[in-house]
Amino acid sequence: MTTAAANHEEGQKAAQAEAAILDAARDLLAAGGVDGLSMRHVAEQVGISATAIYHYFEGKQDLVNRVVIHAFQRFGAYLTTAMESHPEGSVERISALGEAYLTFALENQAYFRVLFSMQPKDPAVFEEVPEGGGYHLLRRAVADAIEVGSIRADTETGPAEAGTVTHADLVSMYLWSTAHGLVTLALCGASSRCECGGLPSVIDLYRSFIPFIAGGIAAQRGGQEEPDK
Amino acid sequence: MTTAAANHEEGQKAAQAEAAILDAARDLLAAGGVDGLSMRHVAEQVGISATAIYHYFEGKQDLVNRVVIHAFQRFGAYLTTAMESHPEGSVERISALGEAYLTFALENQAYFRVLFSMQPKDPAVFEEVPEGGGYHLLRRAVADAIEVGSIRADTETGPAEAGTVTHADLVSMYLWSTAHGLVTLALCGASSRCECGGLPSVIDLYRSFIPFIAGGIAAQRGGQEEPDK
DNA sequence: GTCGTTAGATTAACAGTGTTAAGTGAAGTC
DNA sequence: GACTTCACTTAACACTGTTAATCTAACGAC
Repeated sequence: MTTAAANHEEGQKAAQAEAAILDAARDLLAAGGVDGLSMRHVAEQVGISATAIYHYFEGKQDLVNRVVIHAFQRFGAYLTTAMESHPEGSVERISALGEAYLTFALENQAYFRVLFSMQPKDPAVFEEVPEGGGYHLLRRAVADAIEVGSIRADTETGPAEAGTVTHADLVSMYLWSTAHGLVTLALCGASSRCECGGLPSVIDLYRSFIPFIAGGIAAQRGGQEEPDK
Repeated sequence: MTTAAANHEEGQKAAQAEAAILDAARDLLAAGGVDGLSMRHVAEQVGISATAIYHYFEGKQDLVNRVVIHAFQRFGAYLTTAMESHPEGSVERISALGEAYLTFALENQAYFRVLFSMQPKDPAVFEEVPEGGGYHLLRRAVADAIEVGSIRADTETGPAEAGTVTHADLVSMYLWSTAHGLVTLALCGASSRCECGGLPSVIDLYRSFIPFIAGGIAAQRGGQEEPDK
């Protein structure tokens, strides 16, 4: 066996071990969140000792980060496919993106909790996600819609302008906030505070928001748009 | 000393001990979140042994719950005072409520993280908060604004209607989602994904959202209000 | 063939966690 | 004085992440 081949095989074996650890970590994390992921459980599942993991990962945080990065990629792919079936620049494309956001969050709750945990143990993870796990897609869809004319263009952007934030960025952040807020409230159980007889599903709620997002909630358009205290 | 007086004094002493534990727990929780709160640290701060806490609380979860309930009360009071300086039914009242929501979250980050953690160890806590730590205020403000005519009334409510959700509930949930989403994205560090040159402050962003919330983002009102796929 | 090196894994141990069980001392009651 | 109750302590258990030291097998070099 040549050295190169040996190295390659070894590298493959190492990669396999790493992948096995990541798989086990992913399962445990999806099942019980970051607290349910313990080094010893991961090791047990893989069939090695707990400390062996430290040969491949720097520690638990590193292991979690790697899982999170992978989850962000899956998340991005999920959003992309949901979006692609609608024409560029269309409002449908954006609302499909929103619904996919909610669906992924609800179907992969433990994942989503870790992705957007408010306890970012290591905020640097966000930098490592290639192509931005979602925002770039939204941003582009919004920019297209503005260009096509489905979304109205700038009407004297407000206070945030100071930091050279574009109108498309503002609209994107706004839409992101709405979808994200809805689903995080649902996931933390706060929605139950609104004792609306039969709790509507999150998706139904989101669809009910669309008219507000499109047309606003003010009595007449252009009315009290600037109630800046 | 009479029995009643002794009982009373003892009850007071017990209440003082409980309060001391709660105070220490609150400080630790505010400083380092739920992970930073350890029974031994609380005990050390109070000057007792860790297991003594179990004489007053069922366990760590119970201790956290009690702190959370108290935090919700503070939160509700904070929102109320911020709101009261604006006339009933006014849009200003609602936007002041939103800004107060953000301000509290940003100034009491560890608190807020625990209040609206997506890992609700004990979702029953939400039931124990008297008067609904925020939603009721919003709901009433929205209902007033609709009645006065600052917010437009129902225009054929959408899919969520199935569960007899009122228009005021829908609008409230919508507004709550937007503010909550904005602040949770900021707290988890996701806002940095939007590489908008100089990141605007959360409050500035929120103020920039007001025109969207009031007038919508669609090119023309009533246009594509129902893009239901 | 033996030396040294390296990768990959192991066991033992440490400091920390929440929690339980058993015991202690003081106070009050009968 | 005996009994009970309260507030609390110490000891211990089963976990946790992590470090240090050790072992084994494979490899290249001399």
